[in-house]
Amino acid sequence: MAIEPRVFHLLHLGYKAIFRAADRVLMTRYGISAAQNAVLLYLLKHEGATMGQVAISLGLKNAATSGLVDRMEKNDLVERRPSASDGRAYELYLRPYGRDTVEKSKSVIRQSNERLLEGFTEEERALMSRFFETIIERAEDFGAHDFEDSDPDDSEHEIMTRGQDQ
Amino acid sequence: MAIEPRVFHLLHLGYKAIFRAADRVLMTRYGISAAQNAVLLYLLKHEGATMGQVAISLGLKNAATSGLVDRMEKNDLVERRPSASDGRAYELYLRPYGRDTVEKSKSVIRQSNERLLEGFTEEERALMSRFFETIIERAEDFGAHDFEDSDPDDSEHEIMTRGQDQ
DNA sequence: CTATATTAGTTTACATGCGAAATAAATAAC
DNA sequence: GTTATTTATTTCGCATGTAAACTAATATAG
Repeated sequence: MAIEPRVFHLLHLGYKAIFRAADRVLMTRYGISAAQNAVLLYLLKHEGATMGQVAISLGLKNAATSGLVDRMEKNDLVERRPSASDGRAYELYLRPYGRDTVEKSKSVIRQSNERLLEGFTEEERALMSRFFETIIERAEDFGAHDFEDSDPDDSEHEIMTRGQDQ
Repeated sequence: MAIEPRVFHLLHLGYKAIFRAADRVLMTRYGISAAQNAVLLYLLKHEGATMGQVAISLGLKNAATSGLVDRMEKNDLVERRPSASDGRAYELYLRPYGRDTVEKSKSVIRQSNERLLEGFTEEERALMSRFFETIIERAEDFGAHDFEDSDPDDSEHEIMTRGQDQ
């Protein structure tokens, strides 16, 4: 039972644990989700960005961004304005309430991150960054290409998705 | 601009990239999602597990597992059987089609994992495991407790959720 | 300049996941 | 032995994400 399978199972559990916790904290304290907070944070630095730019920076499809921004507009967090230079595009701006909210959430986010990473050295954090960058890059060529269709010699390989021992 | 914020942003992007890719591959080749594949893999080793056990091992809430298993029953992948020992519980069993499917998917999953982790040493993989185990544990006590409500000295702290520069 | 292709965004249908509330069986209290 | 509590699961309403089909505006070809 090598270590690899475990890594992806743990990536899955870790991701879910963290973002679920972030959702809980942000929702109880500020009434926004982690996804919405991400949009607000991005706009704080890139106000006037288009839907597409937001989608790319958050790793979303345009379709997902549409709905997300719909809900945020409904809550008076942001607003769409038609782009002057491109008749198809919309630019996004923070509404006062959105700006207030994200300003307040920032310190909680920062403290959470510090706590989560406490005890890991700079080198270790850098390795994790490299790991994520690598798998992001490699995941992209996982179209439907090239896989040997079946290997006789397996048995101990759950992996990637989830489904491990308790 | 320290490294920490980046780590969580990359965790988010990395997670999404990988599981999105896994979904694509599994769906095109075997007609199942990554979540469904995870249930199948778990049952391969723990046939007869209850809904609750599956939920725990996959890091899901029971509610999520209910729907997931509903859809899998509809596709003849698994079946619920009332537990003999506990009138509230259901045990889950693979249907022949589910067993076939997961047997076939295993080799693709294994190859994908090998490719994604290629070039990382055993020590590095072990650090990753430790990293995930640590943040999973810490994320759990993120109820709504204790946060200093605002820190004057911030500015460069997006983090955790998403929302970074392009 | 028109015809075609590409690009930005939305809509629809659906899968996945959460939280909260409901149900029902098992356990604990007394 | 009845009452109270805990436990296993489902149902509901909602947020989020995907893929596919669509609209409208821009860009490219000829």
